[in-house]
Amino acid sequence: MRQPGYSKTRESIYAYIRKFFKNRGYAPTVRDILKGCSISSTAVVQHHLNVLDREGRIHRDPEVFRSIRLTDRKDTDGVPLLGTIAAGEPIPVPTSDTWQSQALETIELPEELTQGKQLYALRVKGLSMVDALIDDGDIVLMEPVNTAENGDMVAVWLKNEQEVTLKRFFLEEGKVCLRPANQGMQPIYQDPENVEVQGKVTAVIRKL
Amino acid sequence: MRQPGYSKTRESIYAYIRKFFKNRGYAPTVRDILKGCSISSTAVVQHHLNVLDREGRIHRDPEVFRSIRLTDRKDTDGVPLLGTIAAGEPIPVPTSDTWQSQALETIELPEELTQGKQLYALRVKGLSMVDALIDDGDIVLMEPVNTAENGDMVAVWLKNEQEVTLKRFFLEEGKVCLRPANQGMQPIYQDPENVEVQGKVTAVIRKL
DNA sequence: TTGTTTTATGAACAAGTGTACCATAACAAT
DNA sequence: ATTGTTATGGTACACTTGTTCATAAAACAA
Repeated sequence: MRQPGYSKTRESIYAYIRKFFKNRGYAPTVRDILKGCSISSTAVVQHHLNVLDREGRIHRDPEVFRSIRLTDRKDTDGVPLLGTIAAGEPIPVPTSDTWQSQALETIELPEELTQGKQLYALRVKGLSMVDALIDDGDIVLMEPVNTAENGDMVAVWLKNEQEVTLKRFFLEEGKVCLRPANQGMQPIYQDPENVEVQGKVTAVIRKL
Repeated sequence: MRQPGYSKTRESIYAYIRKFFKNRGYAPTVRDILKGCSISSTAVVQHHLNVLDREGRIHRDPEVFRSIRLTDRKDTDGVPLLGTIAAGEPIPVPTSDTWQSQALETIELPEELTQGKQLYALRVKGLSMVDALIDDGDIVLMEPVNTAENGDMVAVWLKNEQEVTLKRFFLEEGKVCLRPANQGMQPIYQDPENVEVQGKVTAVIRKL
């Protein structure tokens, strides 16, 4: 009853590696696995590790001790919380390369949310953005861009009104149309001269 | 100009360890650090690693190769996405111990959001919860509880109306008061008999 | 049966690696 | 100046560890 590509010993080795990572935080050695799986020869472990590597379930650097990595292990990025965003105030836009040092705190987020981009986070102050379905205390993830494409949710600074707002951005016949996320509400039409895109909202996080 | 507790060499070692982890996915050895930081003796590295360990910035297992771990490295929990939540349908409440297997997909979230609890996630379908500032497509993180405390944002099943809704829960003089998160909207008063708490919302995530 | 592939065994080598020991230097406090 | 603490250098030991090799058993297909 031998299935192609399946081996009980191999699965126990894989399980042991996962367990070892969870318990100790780093990779086991060939001999750790040998003891942990009651195998009598390092060559057996070696062989199965080669197969697991070929299958893509683990990665290994040749001749490097404890270099096993699990391929499905997702990493997190640290996103700096740079300040608050409120109706009457311009948002803190990161300028230099020294973001991290200005951070009030750092939020660890999975790459699934950051997509590897260099983002920053702002805490929303006040209820001025309920139109965008954003509550007081919410955290918005911002991508630092100066331009926007149609449909993007952006933070814009309205020069004349001297205020910042979160809206969906559309360019229509030379006019900028800012639509609230709440579709029951009316869009605002603005002259492009009055609109300064400060950043693009990539995610909203609300902790309760 | 020597500050207590500060050493340029030590900081360069710490930075190198971070870099090494980012590039290779596992810890450097004493001699990796030696070369990477242009230090001429392993004893120097050893000494600074001891200090970093004592300071709590790294952890090490004695006599184990490549056992350095960064202490600020936060882990993630896999939260199963169990289905959708919509106005007219009861939400899928996990019953048995076999959540994970029923998951459509798994979302990796930092412990900061899950707080180590066994949560599940639902994707919001439709615009029926804009009152709670929740948009179509949002993901809500649910804690499986049958009771609620005043102020909790809960998913409740209204038996007579045959619908589920997300509201803030308050018990007032024998009546259940369900308040929309959007404070401009009117609360709903219900007989406790008609209200079935299905779960507590612990977070909302919106990807754009 | 025969042949092929996978898995297992035992041993050994060479290099990697944490640690200990001793000596020296830099700096602060007394 | 003296003393104590911390940082640095150089070296060597003993153990860990990935790898290889020859051999054999087991599983599977023809």
